[in-house]
Amino acid sequence: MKVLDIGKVAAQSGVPPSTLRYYEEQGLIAPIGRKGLRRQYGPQTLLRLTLISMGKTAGFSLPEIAQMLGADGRPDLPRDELHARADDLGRQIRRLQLLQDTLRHVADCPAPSHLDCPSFQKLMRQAERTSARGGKRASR
Amino acid sequence: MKVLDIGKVAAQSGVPPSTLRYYEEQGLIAPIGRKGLRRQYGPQTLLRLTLISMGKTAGFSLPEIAQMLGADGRPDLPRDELHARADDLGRQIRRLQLLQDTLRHVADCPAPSHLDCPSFQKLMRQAERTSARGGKRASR
DNA sequence: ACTTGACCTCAAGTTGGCTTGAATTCGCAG
DNA sequence: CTGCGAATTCAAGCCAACTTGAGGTCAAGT
Repeated sequence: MKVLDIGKVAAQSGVPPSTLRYYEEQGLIAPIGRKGLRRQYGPQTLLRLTLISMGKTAGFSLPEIAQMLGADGRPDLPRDELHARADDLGRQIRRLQLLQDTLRHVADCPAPSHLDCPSFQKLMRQAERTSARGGKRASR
Repeated sequence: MKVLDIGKVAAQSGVPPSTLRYYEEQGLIAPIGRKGLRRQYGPQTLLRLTLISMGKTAGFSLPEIAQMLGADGRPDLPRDELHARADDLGRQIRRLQLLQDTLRHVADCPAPSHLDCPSFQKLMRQAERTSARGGKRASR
């Protein structure tokens, strides 16, 4: 069985040992065991760290990520909840694309004020109807 | 000239007055003037707040957003820097799409362990080569 | 002319996500 | 078996992004 000590995991994932210990405290990862006091990790941990990193990019909190991943490796959330989060993600992606377009626009558009530029205005009209992700989803 | 007081801006943008004052302190927004002590905002402020919100969604810090928006309303960054940020955004969007696919996959896939599922594995292989956004861009 | 309620300032507090430091403890190469 | 470097725990510290609270000001409606 292939095992990694914390230093190896840190090296391969780019996540410092202090953070790995912190993640453990928060229930995001767990070593497969210990040798003496030293944590021994399985290779799945690297995968989990990739997922955690993606979750952070998406702006999820560590507790949210924890339940999406589940203690075991399987999510701790009902299917429809997962789909709801995927839908949120879709909205967020659209916002980012809009921002990307806007950034490129202002980089290139020669108009003296963007407020006058029709294509800028169009971007902003679209943006106005993408509300930010409001943290709270329907409770039930 | 159409002016809004802080309460109006808060109501229309969803951003609380305390945060608007904080943003002002950070140089992100500015009132067009004051009536007595009270801040008076122009309608462009709402637009700026939309952009700030999008920037936050993208994970930019407030200082970063401040320079992208500029004091005046025009960015405080050279064109290539803006394009570089847009490129980063593109990478981030790909990560989010991958996460979205993964979320939907785990919601739907009946495989006992995703580690065995070929399509899950494929997602993870892709994920592994999208490194997280590392804050630091090439300095020059 | 009052009262009311929305605004003001400034300092201090809060939360999330880590990092740092001091004081040990261990596994393993020599 | 000794010594070194990598790990360990635990408490405290740090930064960003806000929020809260106390105490004060002011414009406007009745």
